[in-house]
Amino acid sequence: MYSAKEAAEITGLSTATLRYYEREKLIPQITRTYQKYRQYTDTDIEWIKMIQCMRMANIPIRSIKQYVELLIQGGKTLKQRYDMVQGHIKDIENQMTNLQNALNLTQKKLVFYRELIKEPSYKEITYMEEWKMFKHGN
Amino acid sequence: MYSAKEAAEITGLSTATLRYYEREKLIPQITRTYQKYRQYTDTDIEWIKMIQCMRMANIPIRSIKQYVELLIQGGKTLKQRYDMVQGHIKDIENQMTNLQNALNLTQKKLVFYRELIKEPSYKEITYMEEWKMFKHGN
DNA sequence: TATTGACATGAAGCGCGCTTCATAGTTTAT
DNA sequence: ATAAACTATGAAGCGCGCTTCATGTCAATA
Repeated sequence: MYSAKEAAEITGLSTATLRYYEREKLIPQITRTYQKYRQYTDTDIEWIKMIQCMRMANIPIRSIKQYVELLIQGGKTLKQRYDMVQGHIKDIENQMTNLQNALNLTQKKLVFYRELIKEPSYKEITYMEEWKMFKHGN
Repeated sequence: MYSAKEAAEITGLSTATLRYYEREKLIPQITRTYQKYRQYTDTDIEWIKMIQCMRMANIPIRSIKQYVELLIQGGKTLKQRYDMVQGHIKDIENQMTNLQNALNLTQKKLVFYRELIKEPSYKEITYMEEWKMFKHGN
């Protein structure tokens, strides 16, 4: 059993965020002490980590909420969850290819700059030419 | 030379976004016709594409702005731009490892669901166990 | 000539994901 | 017993990246 602060420390989220997630029903209702204080169980913590994993993948709160609803409904929603997760994977893959493309271009840029730094003629290049040069391969 | 609408079509951004980028100085001032209409040159379009590449990498507007400032100042800011670009690359790489981690777990989840669908016993599993199971490897 | 449609501008608005605030009750340490 | 630290809540606020709105000018068409 963990206090709000402890749960926050463990997960790396703020207590405010934890409350926010609970309000938004990303997390099941956390049980309370006799006087209203939250008591996070290990299962709660695991649950929160699952949410964090989804947020890492930039899955919007809304979608996580939908998924969690199905999850709580349980067994008969398995196929739907399966489909959702498949969608998430597709989305992550898209994000990754976008990032990969950006990374490739940016690395080219870096190489280009490195060359330029070596050459004392680098002062000649104008900002107009730069992008074209590293984009279309010097 | 392209009209606002054409530039929007080419880049896939809205005219509003193009104006926004111009206001925010991500793009140099676009030249105008005798009566205030924007005329995007090919260079402008390329420039916009560079911005798009940076946005793809989730580089915030602010940072792009900083970079563009240096770019316009030109040659003597080369080292600074080099450093910035290096920072961008690091950032992209971080994003990618995060996504990769999320992807791995999500794929495990998918496999787990697939198994579960095959087994008629899948109705037994509760939402509490699920995450643990696919996370710690059934 | 009247209308449609592209363009311009500044200001306001919006959805997202939190964070902060104001207020108040509880627990712990000194 | 008093102060410091932790907790709770609802509401408001915030930064980001656009988008929409209200208003008006200009251009080409029917």
